[in-house]
Amino acid sequence: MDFLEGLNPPQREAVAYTGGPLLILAGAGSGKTRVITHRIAHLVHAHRVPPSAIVAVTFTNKAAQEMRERVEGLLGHSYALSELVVSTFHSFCVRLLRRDGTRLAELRPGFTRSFTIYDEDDQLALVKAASRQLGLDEKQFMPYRAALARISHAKNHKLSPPDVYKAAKDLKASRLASVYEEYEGRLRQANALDFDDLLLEAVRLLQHDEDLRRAWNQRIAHLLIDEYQDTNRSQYELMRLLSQVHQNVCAVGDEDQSIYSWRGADINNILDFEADYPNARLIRLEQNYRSTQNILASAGALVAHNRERKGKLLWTSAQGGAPVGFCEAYDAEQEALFIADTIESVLFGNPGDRVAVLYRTNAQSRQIEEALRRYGRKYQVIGGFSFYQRAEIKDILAYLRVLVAPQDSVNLLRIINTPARGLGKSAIEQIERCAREHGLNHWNAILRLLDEKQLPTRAAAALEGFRTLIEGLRETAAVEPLHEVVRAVIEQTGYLKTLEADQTPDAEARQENVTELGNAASDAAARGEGIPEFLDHAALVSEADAIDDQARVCLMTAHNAKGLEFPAVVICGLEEGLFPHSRSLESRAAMEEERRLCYVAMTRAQKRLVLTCARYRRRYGGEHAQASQPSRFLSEIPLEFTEVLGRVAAPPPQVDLAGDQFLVRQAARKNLYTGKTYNSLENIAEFFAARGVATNLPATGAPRTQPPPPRVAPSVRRSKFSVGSSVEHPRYGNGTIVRREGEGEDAKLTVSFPGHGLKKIIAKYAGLKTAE
DNA sequence: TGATTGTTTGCTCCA
DNA sequence: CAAACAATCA
Repeated sequence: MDFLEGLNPPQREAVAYTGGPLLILAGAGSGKTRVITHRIAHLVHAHRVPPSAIVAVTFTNKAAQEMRERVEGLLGHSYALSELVVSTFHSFCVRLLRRDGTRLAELRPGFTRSFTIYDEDDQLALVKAASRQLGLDEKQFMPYRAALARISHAKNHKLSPPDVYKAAKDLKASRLASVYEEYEGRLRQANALDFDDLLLEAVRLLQHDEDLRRAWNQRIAHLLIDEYQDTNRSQYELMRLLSQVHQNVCAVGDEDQSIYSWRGADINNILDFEADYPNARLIRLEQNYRSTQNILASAGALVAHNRERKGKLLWTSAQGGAPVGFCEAYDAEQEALFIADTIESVLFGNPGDRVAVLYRTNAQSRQIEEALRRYGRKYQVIGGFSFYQRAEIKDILAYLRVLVAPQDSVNLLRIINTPARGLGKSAIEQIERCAREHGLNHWNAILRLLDEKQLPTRAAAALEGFRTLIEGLRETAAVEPLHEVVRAVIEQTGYLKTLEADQTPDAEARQENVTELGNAASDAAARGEGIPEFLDHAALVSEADAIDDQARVCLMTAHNAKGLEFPAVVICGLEEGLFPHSRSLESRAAMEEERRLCYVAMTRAQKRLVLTCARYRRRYGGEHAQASQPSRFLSEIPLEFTEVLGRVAAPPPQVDLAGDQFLVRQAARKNLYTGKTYNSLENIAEFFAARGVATNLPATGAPRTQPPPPRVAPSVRRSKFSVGSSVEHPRYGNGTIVRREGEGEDAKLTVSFPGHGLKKIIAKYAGLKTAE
């Protein structure tokens, strides 16, 4: 086996180099994953490095799993690859803290290895509670979200609450310091770590526990870090702490794809790598194997407008390709219809291809989903409301957390009256007060209140019932497997009963979600997981982990598209204030990051790239749409690489689709659609005809010259050349009509001929016949 | 208490 | 537009 074969010269050098620190500047589509996997395989096979001595860090769990599989595919089963560590930074840190974190208690009083992980919702609840305790509400203080962002920022810059207090210039900042202090105190009392802590405390543990540090440094002969441009301060320190002995760090990244500075990522980590490791070797991968020349040149021209970069020139041996398409639609709805249309054309021509629709904000997905539903086109939405963020899922998980860790106050307060059991505001206030006065966590405060018997009888009975419930479940949890515990929680708490009794429209969907969680628990139990593992998994899954490789159409944010590739990509909402986002207009650094994000999005495309924007867009679903300007990024792409697919000046006819939109929304919420589906093109025609709109919506978004169709539905005219029917062409053979403009013999038809692509045809001139 | 209704406010991006 | 909050009534 030779893992250097089939690589280009710089790739080969990157795989083979073993002379110390190595920085691989890997442009988009330059075979980065291939290099990393081959490098691991080469180290194991040619250099006899034991798999247990290699640690590779990636950005998502899915990427980690794929990388492991590819290495296994290269090496087969003759090596102990299960000892190879491939994971995300966060997973790595959680495992470190759970296994070897005991001594962190010396730095963080009350810490135990069975700590809880708080996600953003939990953090927000904590900020809220802390603010309220200090008598600060959102209006006189600042929005809780903003406060949380500033606390997180302080933490990541290693500023303690007193530091923040000292640096405070105004009342707001000093108030923030006290909220921060209270927030940290509550975290410790609950033995909880937030996402920042997972990394920060792993760093502190390694700094503090010399034996542990030494053990890891002896073990790790090679450390590989993917997406290095998006590492933050803590991740950088982890890298340094873990590579002290062997110094074999291989960092792979691309400064043009740094898009997570708002999460603390420091682009200087990659820009300064050579300063950090003076003996570092630098290898550039500049040959792109993914995209056509037009796509690559467009993206390259765009990102060339940035100043903060090392600068590189990607090239490809592929020539030309389709020009980058562009469409300016009238409004977001027309934009969505154009996108749906584009997707149909792509998939008619190449049914096996996959298409991604990328947008800047999750809120943009809704209208695109509606358009795709109208076309009966199945799609997968990545991100937005994830499964594990849903209230009912978080409720059940909160029960599990409390069973494992009674001191977890945020989750305890979440479930104490969910479902309602007579413990209202006043009862909870009493518990809060008792906890604060006696320095107890909330669970112990409950026990104390029950002992003292000073509660009103009704509250006392309710609270007693809650205690019995939790203690009973805790006994179940001690002996039963995971899925049985989940089942017990759902039933004994009355959660399922409450949902069944609920008459609101989404109660059914929530029931299904709860059932689904039960299934997930069964799967996890089958893998041998207990409650703690299940909870960690739930806390650490990422949106990108859910991507289905089989899905033909994927909708996601540009951020989520990082590391992926698709034959065809549509980037939408390219308007000033949306992409680039309004919050980035002020600062040059932020604007450059927006541009990098757009660059990332564009370079996902292999063969076809289409960019769209809307002339008018409404915000907050308000009555009036606001005019918007095309994104500056569009003007930064040279015209020679592009073609205009459509431009719209006039408003389209109004269609009342409220009823269907409701169904679609419900479907979107559940991510599945159980109502009537419009799967065939025939049905689409009926669907629109019934509403008085022609099926031939201007795919190009061209201005409508005919008067708008009447509101009252005309009887459906069955022309022999209707959309969806099969036709026979003298030269191209059999095809399917995708679109029809006009009536009868004069109709202008767009027909998809397998092997020949889409053709625009006038029936009577082309000698078109109906097939069959 | 808790369910129902009314009102307000916010939409980055994510592990 | 829709979640989250406040206010009101049963």
